Amino acid sequence: MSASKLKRDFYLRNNIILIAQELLGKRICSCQNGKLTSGIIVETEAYAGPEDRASHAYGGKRTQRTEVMYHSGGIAYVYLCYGMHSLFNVVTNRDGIPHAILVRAIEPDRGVDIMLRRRNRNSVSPSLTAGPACLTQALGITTAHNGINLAGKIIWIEDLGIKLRKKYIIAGPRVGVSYAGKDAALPWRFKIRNSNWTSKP
DNA sequence: AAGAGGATGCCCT
DNA sequence: GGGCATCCTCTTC
Repeated sequence: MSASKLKRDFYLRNNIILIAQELLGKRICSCQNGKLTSGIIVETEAYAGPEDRASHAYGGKRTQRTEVMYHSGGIAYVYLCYGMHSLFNVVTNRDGIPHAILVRAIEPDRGVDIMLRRRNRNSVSPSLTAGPACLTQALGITTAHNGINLAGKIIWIEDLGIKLRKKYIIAGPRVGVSYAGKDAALPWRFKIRNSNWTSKP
């Protein structure tokens, strides 16, 4: 099978919903201190910039934290949640339009032993990488990676040459965004149907 | 300068 | 299935 690193053009498109779906089945790779870990993306959520009340950038809110979302697509937005969890997002679109896609779950691929150690586990189960904070810990991603270029050699995403058909994608409401009013009901959470590696709720 | 709350996961029954 | 850990970010005084 042929794996090719996604190029900048992939992220620069002005269609966050499409990109969030296309990320399913892609492989996210992380190389930290020479240790390679990777997983197949099985769950994502779209956060569509200024119009989306669930987005950190709702209403064009621009702070030190959200600054990265306003850069051109193809970089990572990693922020801290509940004071202890690093959550990994892919920034999309062009300069000035703050779109970001949260990666919520992956299926472990390479470097499983390293992931087990990072997660303090001794056996492989969905809890190893199901959940946005779980997968970042497994991949060794922290807020230190905020703003990093996804075309580089530390964190990147690969196309495995597999086209996932629409019928294998489940769309539903996003997790933990009840404060977002009517935007809370938007079906912008995407999962691969029948995957055992998605997060629960 | 201070306080409230958050795109959660763990560890226990 | 439920309580708790734990600290940064933003808003407001």
